[in-house]
Amino acid sequence: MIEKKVPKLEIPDIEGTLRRLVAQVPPGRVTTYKALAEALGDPAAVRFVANWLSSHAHELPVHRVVHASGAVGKAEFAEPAEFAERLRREGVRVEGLKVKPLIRYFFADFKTDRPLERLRREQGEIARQVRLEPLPQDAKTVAGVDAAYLDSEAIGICVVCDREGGPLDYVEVRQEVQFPYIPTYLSYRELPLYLAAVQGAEEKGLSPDVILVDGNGILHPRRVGIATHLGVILDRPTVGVAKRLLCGEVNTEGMTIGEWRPVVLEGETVGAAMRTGRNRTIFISPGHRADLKTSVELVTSLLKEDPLPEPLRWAHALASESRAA
DNA sequence: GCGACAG
DNA sequence: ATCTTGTCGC
Repeated sequence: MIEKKVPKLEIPDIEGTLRRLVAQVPPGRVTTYKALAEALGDPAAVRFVANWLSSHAHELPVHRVVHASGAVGKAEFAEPAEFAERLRREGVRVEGLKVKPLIRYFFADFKTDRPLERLRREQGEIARQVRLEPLPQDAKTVAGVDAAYLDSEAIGICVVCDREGGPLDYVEVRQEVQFPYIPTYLSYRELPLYLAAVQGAEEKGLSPDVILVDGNGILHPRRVGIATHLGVILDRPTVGVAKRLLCGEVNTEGMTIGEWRPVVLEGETVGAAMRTGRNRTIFISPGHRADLKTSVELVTSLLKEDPLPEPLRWAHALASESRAA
């Protein structure tokens, strides 16, 4: 029997892992937000760690997590003074709301499989498969995909538009959120939604020739933003359009509306910053089976009044509308 | 003073 | 992304 090749995406349980990591810190010892992020596999996750712990102080010994400076932390319903008191009761010396000396109580000997490390390796494999080439010039349809969130539920939208940006039809999917937002790992949060939504469009007989993604393509530290990841998995032309700069350098001083300038990362041009409104700049980058020149041309051709190209404007509007309903 | 990291 | 008062600009 022939099996249909289905895109594999194994999403690790980051919150569960973090919960188990915090539980490993013994009474009388402390760790840091950064050490926990490293135990997850990437210090870049430190903001997620701090935010998540802040809202889970009631069920975990979050008082044992302090700043790298030794300063005690805080949480949604706990002031630093309360955490300091809890630490003292466990025998930790705290002075002026700082653990002193931190090194005497510091714990980082975590048992962990560093899930983000595995994801980085996976991203490397995807990045190796990227093909940068001109977009098909005979594209008839261009889709836009975007997401919105409602508590623990995520909404994914795929709108298929004609070459002028007029919407033809769209598909909406809903899923439980499986992965938090961590910079450079956006794919693991939103790709499941987009895969389902695009597949839904496919099943309705709407097969987009190019997909615009709210996020980056190769404009990414490892050249594998969500547009690239989606494109490689589906082997379909994709272009990333972000509203803020993730990484790289570009001088946007004095740009006129419609003008674009290269975004350079480690000496390589990975995208374009384009001014699309009085005070709006978007960041365009090839996802897969696209190059910068034709990506900029395509986005330009789909720009109307909005700072975003029409398929993405529609996708965003539909996701917001569904969320509000 | 650095870094300032998509959604 | 979401929450969210007053504030800034057209």
